[in-house]
Amino acid sequence: MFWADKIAETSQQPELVNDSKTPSGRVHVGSVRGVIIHDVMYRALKRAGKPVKFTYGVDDYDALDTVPHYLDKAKFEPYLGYPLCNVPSPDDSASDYAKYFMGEFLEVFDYLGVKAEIYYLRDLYRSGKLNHYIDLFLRHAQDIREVYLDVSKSQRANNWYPFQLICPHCGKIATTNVTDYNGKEVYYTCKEDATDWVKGCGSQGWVSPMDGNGKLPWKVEWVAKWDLVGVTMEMAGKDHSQKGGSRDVANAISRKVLHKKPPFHSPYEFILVNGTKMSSSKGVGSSAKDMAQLLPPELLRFLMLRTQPKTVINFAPNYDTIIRLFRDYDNLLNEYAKLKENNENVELNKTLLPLFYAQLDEEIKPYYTFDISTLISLLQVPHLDLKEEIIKRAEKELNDYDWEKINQRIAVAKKWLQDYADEEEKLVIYFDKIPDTANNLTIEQKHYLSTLKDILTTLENWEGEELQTALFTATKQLGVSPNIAFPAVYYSFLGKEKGPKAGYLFSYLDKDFVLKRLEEII
RNA sequence: GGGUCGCUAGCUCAGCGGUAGAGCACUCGGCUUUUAACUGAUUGGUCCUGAGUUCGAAUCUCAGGCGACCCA
Repeated sequence: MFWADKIAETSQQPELVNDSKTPSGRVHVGSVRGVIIHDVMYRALKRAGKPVKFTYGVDDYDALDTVPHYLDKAKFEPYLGYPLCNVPSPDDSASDYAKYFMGEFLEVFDYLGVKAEIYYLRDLYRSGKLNHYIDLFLRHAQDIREVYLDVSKSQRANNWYPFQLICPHCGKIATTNVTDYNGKEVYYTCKEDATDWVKGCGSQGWVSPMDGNGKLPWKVEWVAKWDLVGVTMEMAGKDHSQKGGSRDVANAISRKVLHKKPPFHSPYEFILVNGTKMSSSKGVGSSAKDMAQLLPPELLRFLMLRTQPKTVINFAPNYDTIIRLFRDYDNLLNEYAKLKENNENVELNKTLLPLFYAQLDEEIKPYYTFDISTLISLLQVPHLDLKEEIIKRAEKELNDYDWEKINQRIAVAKKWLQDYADEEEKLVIYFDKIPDTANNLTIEQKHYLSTLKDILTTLENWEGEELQTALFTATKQLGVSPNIAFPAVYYSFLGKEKGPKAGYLFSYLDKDFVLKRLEEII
C-alpha cells in the first residue's frame, strides 16, 4: 500500500493536516517535499472518504536572522532581528519581506495544485487569538523550563520566560529577554549582547505581551498553533525530528501543559543536490521557483512522490536525473494507459499511486509520452523542422492534448539546455577547430573517412537521405563495421562517440566545410 | 561526542516475517541504412558485516562498518 493511504487507513477521527514554513528568503525545492507530502496525505484521506482539512501556516513573526546573499546587504542589515513581517519587501510587488518570499512560494503551491488554507502567524498574534496561550505558557514558565531541561538537556535560567517581545524602542524581536510576568505585563530587557549577529538597544520595562506585541518561542508557538488551529497531523523534516529536537520538545510541552496528545508525526528526509543539503539561507541549489520553471507540475510532484518520505532524494538537474525522472513517469503513464484500454476503471495499485497523486486533479489522462531525451537531441540539430520530425517519429496520430504535452516538454528541453546543461551534455559542432578526440582515430577509421570524402566529393545532392546512404556505401566498400566507422565521423565533428544521424548532420553543414574537415583529419 | 535516517542487481529504487523484484545500463537479436530513435530476449544479487529471536529473517532485536543529515 502507498504510504499516504496507509496513514489514511488508520485515521479514526476528522483530521486536520498542517504544515508550516518560515519565509526567511527564497524557498528551496527541498521545502516542496514537505508541501507535497502533506498535500498527498490530505488527498489520501479525502480519497478514503474521511473528513479532512489542510492548512498551511506562515511563520512570519520569526526574526530575520541573516541577509541572504542575493539581497542588498546594506539595505537589509538594519532589519536583522526584526520579525519578518516588519521587514520591507525587496521590491514593491509585496507589502513586506515575508509576503514577498511567501508569495513566490505560494505561486509554486498554485502551480502544483496544492490547495491549502493559508494563515499568517502575524494575524493570529495581532488579532489576539493567541493571547490565551501566551498567558497560559507564561504562567507555566516553570513547566516549560523543565521540559527544555528534560527533553533537550538545555538549561534555562530560573527567570527565563517563554516569550520574545518585539522591542518597543528598536523593533527587534531577536534581542529581547523576558524575565518576569505579573499576569498582565512582562518585564523585558533588550540586550546588547543577546546574539552574535545583532545588538539590542538596551531598553527595558514592563509591557503587555498580548495582541501582537511579541511571540512565543517557536517550539512553544508550535504547540499553541496546534491547539488553536486544531492540528491532528503534521510531519516534520528530519532536522526537527531528532530525539530531543524541536518536535520532541513541542510534543512534551503539549502533554505537560495542555495535557493533550500531540499531532500524528513522522519525519521525512531531505532533498540533496549533488550530495549536499540545499539551504535556503545559503541560497545554494535550486529554488522551488526555479524547479517549477523547469519541470511541469506533475513531474515535480512525481519527483517528490516516487521516493518514500524517509529516503533521501538526490536531485540535481543534470541530464541523467532529468531523463530518468521523465522516463519513470512515462513508464507508469503508459502502463496505466494500457490497463485503461481494457478496463475503464483501472484499479490503482501501489506502483500506479505515485502517478495518481502526481496529478493536479483526481484524473490520470494518458498522452503520447514523447521521449524528452530525443527532444533534447533534436533541438540541438540546426535547421531542423522539429514539428515535422516529431510527427515522423510518433507512431500514432497526435491529438491536441498530446501536442500540449509535447510542447510542454519542448519548453523543458529548451530551458534545460539553456540554463542547466553542461557543455559536455550539449551537442557542440566544432566549426573552428578539430576536436582533440580526432587525434586518436585509428588507421582504419582514417581510411574510412578518406573513402567517405571521395564519395562525398562526387555526390550531386547534399541532402540527408543521400548522405546517409553515402556513409553506408563507404562502410560497405571497405568492409568496415558501422560501429567503427560512425564514431570516426562523430569524433571528427562533435568530439564525441555518438551523435544524431550522421547523414542529416552533414546535410545541415556546408559541403565545403565537411570536405575540408575530412581532408584535415586524413 | 550524542542522535536520526539510510545501506537490496552496474545505476536509481521497490519489497519490510514465508522460494529475491522493476526501470535503466550491459550483452545478444530484430527493424534487410543498425548510430542520441524503436523493438524482442538473455544476463546479472553472501539483500553492508556479525550475533540473536523464529519452523522460517532482506524484513524483527542487538553490536559493528559506511554514507547523509541534525544537535552539541
